[in-house]
This record gives sequence, C-alpha cells and structure tokens, in this order.
Amino acid sequence: MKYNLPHKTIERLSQYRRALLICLEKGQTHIYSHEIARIQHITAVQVRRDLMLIGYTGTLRKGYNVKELIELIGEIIDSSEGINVAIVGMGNLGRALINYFIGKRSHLRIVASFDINPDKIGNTMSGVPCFSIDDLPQIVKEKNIRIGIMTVPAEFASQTADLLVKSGIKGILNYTPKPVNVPDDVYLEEYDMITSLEKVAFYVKLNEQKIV
Amino acid sequence: MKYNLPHKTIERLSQYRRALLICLEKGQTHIYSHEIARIQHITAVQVRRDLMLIGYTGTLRKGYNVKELIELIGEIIDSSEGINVAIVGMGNLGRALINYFIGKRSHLRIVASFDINPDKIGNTMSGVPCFSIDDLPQIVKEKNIRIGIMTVPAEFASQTADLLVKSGIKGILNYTPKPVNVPDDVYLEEYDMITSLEKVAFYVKLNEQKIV
DNA sequence: CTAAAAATGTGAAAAACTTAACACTGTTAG
DNA sequence: CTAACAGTGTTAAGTTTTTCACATTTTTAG
Ligand SMILES: NC(=O)c1ccc[n+]([C@@H]2O[C@H](COP(=O)([O-])OP(=O)(O)OC[C@H]3O[C@@H](n4cnc5c(N)ncnc54)[C@H](O)[C@@H]3O)[C@@H](O)[C@H]2O)c1
Ligand SMILES: NC(=O)c1ccc[n+]([C@@H]2O[C@H](COP(=O)([O-])OP(=O)(O)OC[C@H]3O[C@@H](n4cnc5c(N)ncnc54)[C@H](O)[C@@H]3O)[C@@H](O)[C@H]2O)c1
Repeated sequence: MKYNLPHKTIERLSQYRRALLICLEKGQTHIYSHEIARIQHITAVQVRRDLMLIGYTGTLRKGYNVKELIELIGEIIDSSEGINVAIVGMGNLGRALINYFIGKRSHLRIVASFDINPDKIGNTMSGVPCFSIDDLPQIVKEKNIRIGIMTVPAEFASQTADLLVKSGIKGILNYTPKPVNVPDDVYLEEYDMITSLEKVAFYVKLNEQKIV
Repeated sequence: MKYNLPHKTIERLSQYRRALLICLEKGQTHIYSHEIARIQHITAVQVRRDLMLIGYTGTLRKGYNVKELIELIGEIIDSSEGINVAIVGMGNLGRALINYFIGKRSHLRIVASFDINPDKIGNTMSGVPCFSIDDLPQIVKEKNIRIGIMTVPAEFASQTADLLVKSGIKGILNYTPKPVNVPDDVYLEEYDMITSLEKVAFYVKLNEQKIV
C-alpha cells in the first residue's frame, strides 16, 4: 500500500462508493465534489481532499467520472481476492445482517455462520450455512475466513472473541455491547447502538437548551 | 449546559457508563482510569482528560467512584425528563433493535413503532405498539416523541425522514444505507454496517501487507 | 520517618483532521 | 474574442483531539 490514508478518509471512501453506486445505477456518469459532499453532509473541500489523497483527478467543469472513481476506490480499500467473512450468533441481529449484506459487495463474502443452538445449526439462510460453534476453528481454516462478525449474547462476547482469534481470524466486528480484547495483529471494530442513540439524545437536548 | 464537550468525549462518556454499569453490577465500587482505558481500548490519559472535562475528581490512589461517576455522566448526557423514541420500519432490524434497547436505559423510552404493512400494525413487541405510518404525525405529537430511528427499506429513506421532520421530531438515527437530508435544527446520525465491515477488511488487508 | 511506588490532574506539545484561500483551467454568454 | 463563471487541486492556516510530561498526593515498605 503506497498510501497512508487517514482513518476518517477510509470511512468516507466507503461512503462515497455507496453513493456513487447509486448514481451509477441511475445512469449518472459524472458527479461534482459538492454533490458528493451534500449527500454525505460534509464539505466539497473535504471530498476533493480525500480524492487528492488517493490520487484521483477529475475533469475540470465536469467533475468526477462515477465509474472510474468507484473502481479506484475499490482498488484502494478492497483486497483484490476478496475476503471471507463469518457471522457468529444467528439471532435477530445476525439474521438481519446476513439479509442486508448478502450480494451487496462482491469482495465481502459471508461464507458461514455459527450458533450454539441445535435448532439453527444445519440451516441455510440467504445461501449462508449455519455451523456449530464447536466446528468454528476447523471451518475458519477450511474456508479461509479472515473476518468475524460477533452477534452473540453479551455474556459470550469474550469467549467468542477468544475463539475467533485462536482460530486465526484477523479482523473482528463486534456488535455485542461488551468490549472484547484481542491481540495487536487482529483489527477490532466495535459498535453499540445505544451509544449512537445516546449521542442523538444528547444533541437533541443541547439544541433545545440553546433555543431556550 | 455549562460544558462544551468534544463530540468524541460524548461518545466515550456513553461507553464509559456502559462499562461502569457492568462494574456496578459486579459490586465493584472504585475503578482506575487505566482500567476504564483498557476496557475501551484507549489510553488512561484520555479517560482522565474526559473526566476532567466533565469536572469529576477521583480519589488519589483509589480511582473513581463507580456509582458517582455513573450518576454524573447521566446528569451530563441524559435529559432529566428522559426522551421518547420511535422506531420506523418493523422488519428484521427494527425488531432486533427493540429487543435490544428495551429496558436498557431508563431515560430512552421507545414508546412506539411504525410500519406500512397491515400485518404488523396493531401488534405489540416487547411492550411497544406498532402503528400505521399514516398515523405517525399524530402519534408523535400525542406521545411527545422527539427521536426517530429509521429501519425502513432504503428506497423509503428520504420520505420517511421528511415525514419525521414534518411531524416535529428533533433527532434521527438513520440505519438505512441511504443518506437523508434534514434541516439544521434536527440532529442526524447515520450508520451503515457495510462501512464498518469495509473498514475492518481494509485494515486486515493492510496488516497482511505490512507483514509481507 | 523517609523513600519509592502508584495513582490523579493538567498545561503544553504533538498529531490528526478540516477549512480557507486561491491559482488554475475549461466553458459559456455576450 | 473575451470576460465572467464554475469547477478542480493544493498549500497553508486553523481547529480539534490526543498524547506527553510532570507536579501533586496518598499509600506502602523499609
Ligand atoms: N438486537 C439488536 O439490535 C442489537 C443491537 C446491538 C447489539 N446487539 C447485541 O447483539 C447480540 C445479539 O443480539 P440478538 O438480538 O441477535 O440476540 P439473540 O438472542 O436473538 O441472538 C443470539 C444468538 O446467539 C446464539 N448463541 C448464544 N450463545 C452462543 C455461543 N456461545 N456461540 C454462538 N452462538 C451463540 C443464540 O443461539 C442466538 O441464536 C447481543 O449481544 C445484543 O446485545 C443487539
Ligand atoms: N438488516 C440489517 O442488518 C441491516 C443493516 C443495516 C442496514 N439495514 C437497513 O435497514 C433497513 C431495514 O432492514 P431490514 O432487514 O429490517 O428490512 P426488512 O425488509 O426486514 O424491514 C423493513 C420494514 O419496513 C416496513 N416498511 C416498508 N416501507 C415502509 C414505509 N414507507 N414506512 C414504514 N415502514 C415501512 C416493511 O413493512 C418492513 O416491515 C433497510 O434499509 C436495510 O438496508 C439493515
């Protein structure tokens, strides 16, 4: 990787692509920085800066070529061979996630799910087979799974993370509200919806106080 | 509000509280900055700085009083009367969210859900009644709902956001992958799981390249 | 009683990130 | 033909956020 991109830029590139894919579908061939900016609620300068960082140059007065930009973003943030992903915990959230992800991004392949409940093991959802959590280490190796998404109950968070790490996984996306610990060579991302909701609530309160 | 807290600090305070509640349950009365830091994968200085910003002082050599700190964080980020919340779109994700939120934070009350599907309207889930989307404006007023969580299909994102805004809502948490536009006085938070997953994938790839 | 250790609190420096300002260049209207 | 316009690309400045470094305080050990 020749670039040393800011973390925030990585997130925004993913978001730009999401917006660009919609534009492409609509048949739009070019887009201005300020159009992207408005969709993402940021400034046009920010967009141009990010594109500068990845070395993309638009056409003066015409903006950026949607197709080209989608491809370039792909070259930068995706890995060329794609990456295999597993979901652990096929409850409400796990099922919702599979439904949502499936078919959305070709380089992110959800190839397995895991559960402890015998009723779920053996089922297939949106083409993703559900295995016993006991078989996780083996299947992770067999299928070359490198990322695990955790949607197990909070009390099983740590042990699930440990199991994933021990099985050789290199990235974890933790949706349980329980932070977990992983070695330095495993990339960890955690997200709790309550934090988002509390943040919204805080700023709603703040806005109200400003008006008063 | 006397404090002018950084955005990031607000997020972390919510996370600190989540961790502190677990400690409280376990019967732990005091906690050091470095303990909080380790749970949250940040530095102890960062924790102390945040607590400094909210004016909390711990006991030297004993750390912070768990109960006191939970209360202070509540005073700062919660609104004293609590806040009413609605979920729009009772599909997989909407149902998962209700199950998860319910009873977790007393100041965030999910008091209604909305859908367009007649099969769902009239049902109650975890004590939350589901109304027709057509009744949204009225119910928002009746129940004094100030935050809306959007979990409708992406193609209905904009119109749902417009409806919420027109009905007088002051904060939106958008879980559809389609960014929406709202007036300045409405606080908007958007989250797309694909961005998180792509970020994990990017850093997994990066780590692998470093090793090579 | 004193020194070492282990914690907090914070001013100042550093790093990360965003915005301003403007040079540059095709495009369009007159 | 030319001036105004509307975009891009980028340097520099500004802002926000994090980290460093260390003074301070309590506890513990000798
Ligand atoms: N539901 C949400 O919207 C939401 C939001 C944020 C976070 N979360 C968190 O995500 C997690 C899952 O939420 P949910 O609503 O899907 O819960 P759920 O109870 O519906 O699903 C949990 C699933 O995990 C399985 N499971 C239990 N122990 C396991 C183990 N040791 N190994 C593998 N699988 C195991 C269960 O059989 C079940 O299928 C919880 O930690 C929850 O707090 C949920
Ligand atoms: N499932 C996920 O994990 C996931 C993750 C991220 C984002 N999302 C997004 O969240 C949204 C919901 O996902 P889902 O899996 O729950 O989908 P879903 O299809 O299961 O649920 C959508 C629900 O919205 C209702 N609905 C449709 N139009 C409506 C309208 N105009 N007003 C009110 N309700 C309406 C439907 O009747 C249905 O109950 C989608 O936009 C999806 O892309 C889902």
